[in-house]
Amino acid sequence: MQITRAAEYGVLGLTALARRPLGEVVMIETLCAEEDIPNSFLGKILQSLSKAGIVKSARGSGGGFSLARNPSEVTALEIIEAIEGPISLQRCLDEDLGCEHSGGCALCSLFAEAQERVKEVFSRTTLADLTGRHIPNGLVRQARSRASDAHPATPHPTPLPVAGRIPLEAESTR
Amino acid sequence: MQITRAAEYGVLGLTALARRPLGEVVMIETLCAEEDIPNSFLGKILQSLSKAGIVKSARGSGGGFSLARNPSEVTALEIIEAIEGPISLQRCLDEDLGCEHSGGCALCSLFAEAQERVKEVFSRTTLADLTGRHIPNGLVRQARSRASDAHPATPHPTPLPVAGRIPLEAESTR
DNA sequence: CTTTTCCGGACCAATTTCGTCCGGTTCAAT
DNA sequence: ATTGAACCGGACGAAATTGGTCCGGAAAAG
Repeated sequence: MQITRAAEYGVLGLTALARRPLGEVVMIETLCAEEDIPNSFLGKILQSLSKAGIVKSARGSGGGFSLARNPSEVTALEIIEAIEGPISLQRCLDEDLGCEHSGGCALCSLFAEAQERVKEVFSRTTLADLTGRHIPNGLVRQARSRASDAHPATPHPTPLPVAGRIPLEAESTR
Repeated sequence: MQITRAAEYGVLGLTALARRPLGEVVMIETLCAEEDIPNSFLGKILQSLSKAGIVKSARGSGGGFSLARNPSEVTALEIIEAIEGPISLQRCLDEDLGCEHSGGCALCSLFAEAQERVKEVFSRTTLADLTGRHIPNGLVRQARSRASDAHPATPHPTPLPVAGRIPLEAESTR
């Protein structure tokens, strides 16, 4: 009854992408560093997202991934289903298999309703929403180590950006 | 993102129990036959339900399981959590583990909402509701074979009980 | 004391999850 | 043209989970 890590990482990776200007091309490695995701795994996940048209890939040097659409037009449901396939809380609800019970099935009716609710939440939440709420672990750590480089004596009060936008490398360093 | 068979079988087994007068003691084997559940597996599942106080067990000859409470006072959520442990759509939401992200986490907020919806559906649905909706495969098959025993020439129009109560062995045979 | 039935732990096979790895392809820059 | 950077995609594999089975034991009834 849990989402897979793949879907989890997919969402996180996309928020990292969405934090940037639309269309900016970013390497897998950079995204992984920001969100604490195993490197080669995110590669696989982004392939699925690319096939689903959520992300565009560019090969060769200077290549990487970029968002294919505006973050406010990508729903969590799309992301998750692109990675895991259609959501189905129970066997009965598998679209092509169907329920093996003859007349009525206690499980079908119960899980169908729950599944609808879940899909409703997921389809109402956009990547923009998610990005707004999210503070990536990786970026926070990076900021912290940069800060302690600057004032090596300061032990605790390293001030972290806590709300709103998080400064990217380009702006925050020097 | 799917419920386990254990939980599935647990719900089905309980509907079989709930179809009978409250307190009636039924053997595992009978329940399995009615709902098409592997025999020894349901044993395991019923142990959990017994520990959770949903079902009472009686050992020895004439023993078996009986519902501990009125079907309308047992929720689907109780049943499922008795078998699978607390529902958690995502790691962040594991009660004791918690979320490893520092400030805000896109995943927490998303899945917390979805999870609440699911739990709401499950806790609003009672065993009585489920039993009312359900027509067990096993019983239908049993009825069919009994009927074709009686009229071996009748190929198709074997009339099956389709809605409402389903006659149990005791009443339907002879 | 024998039979019946659940208890509960050990065990096992299959599947899924969570990745890694590597050769191939594409693209840019030299 | 060559080189290096980066994704593509399939194969591979270890670990965890799922979906059960099995068996010796305990308890209850006759």
